[in-house]
Amino acid sequence: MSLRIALLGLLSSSGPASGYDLTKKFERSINHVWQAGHSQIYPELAKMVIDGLVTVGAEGARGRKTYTITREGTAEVRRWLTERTPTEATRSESALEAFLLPLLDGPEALAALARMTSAIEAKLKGLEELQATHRREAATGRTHLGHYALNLGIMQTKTALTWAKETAADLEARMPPT
Amino acid sequence: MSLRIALLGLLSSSGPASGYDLTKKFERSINHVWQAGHSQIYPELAKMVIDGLVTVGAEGARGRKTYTITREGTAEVRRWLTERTPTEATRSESALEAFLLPLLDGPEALAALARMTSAIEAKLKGLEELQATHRREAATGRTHLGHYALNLGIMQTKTALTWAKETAADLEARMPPT
DNA sequence: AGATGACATGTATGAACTTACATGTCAATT
DNA sequence: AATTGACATGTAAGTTCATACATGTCATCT
Repeated sequence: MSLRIALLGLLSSSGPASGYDLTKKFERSINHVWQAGHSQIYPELAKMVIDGLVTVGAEGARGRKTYTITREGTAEVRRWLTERTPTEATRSESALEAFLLPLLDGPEALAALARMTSAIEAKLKGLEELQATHRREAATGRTHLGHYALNLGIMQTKTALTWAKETAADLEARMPPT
Repeated sequence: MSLRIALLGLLSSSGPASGYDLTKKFERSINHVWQAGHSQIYPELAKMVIDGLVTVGAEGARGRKTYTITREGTAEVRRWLTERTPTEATRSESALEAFLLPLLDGPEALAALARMTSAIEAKLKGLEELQATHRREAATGRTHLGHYALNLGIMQTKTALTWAKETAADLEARMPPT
């Protein structure tokens, strides 16, 4: 369901596109929030045609197929956004790692935290680059989906960094003095 | 893989338990970070027996089966925690909603944000109650997994709340004055 | 004695997801 | 002329996950 909504959102905001285009757009925009590869996207588009949410144009060069959102499709995203009861369920491998951290003893836990910190920093860097791109494109007049989600992502990632720092300090405080 | 690690973590920190016990423990502890119901847990335990990560004792009353972690199993969680390259991939429906928010016009977006805010507040309340329980149990001497993950969860949830507030303010500022 | 509800374990079905396999076009470089 | 790499679409196999179905035990309350 979510994949379908994400695709409709992209088609709605940036107009007709091929499965290939959408796969790329996914990577460059929604990716930090939802992941999907072409092997998931192509079949989903086919189903969406059957369900009348998008239409597919004639094959272009290299077998390219262009999908256009229908009125039905537009209604579907709007319905999802306005009528769905939001759920706050999260599933995060790094949070699981945080959960299990007490299984390790002090030095090991610190090492694990250090590795987590690197990963978080890498993510933050990626998000900030994405944001820079967004701003550049916003200056040229194009509207953008994902502006708010980027803010959220950056805020969340910074929070994770703060947590890692505080947790490391806590672990050090509990370790026997050398 | 993650489910398996989570189960091993629980077995490692609180000793032998049945599938039923583990299902309950999941609900009350790991749940805010990783979700699994009994229909996923029972088959996974069976596979873990085959793989030598846990052993199963004789059936007790009401067909109860008690699982105990093996040396292999302990090694497996530790390996996961210390050797895995942490990935920061997240998949969140509410972040997707944030992503698509610009598809709605001002008033609708504000309404959607209000609904999101309620959901976030509910989650925060749940986490804080969990934390209170944890503290009570910590006072009675039992050690706990998940202390750090709870901190992280609470911090993340508060950040989400801040984001919602800021985003609402931003939307209001962009709306034509009434 | 019967009902209720917590205890306890499973299976089945279908959707969603990941990873790998498979095929072919077109443009630019070597 | 051959190779490389981006463009472009698909399928297959296996795993994970959610929801529902299915069964039976034991203690307590009425």
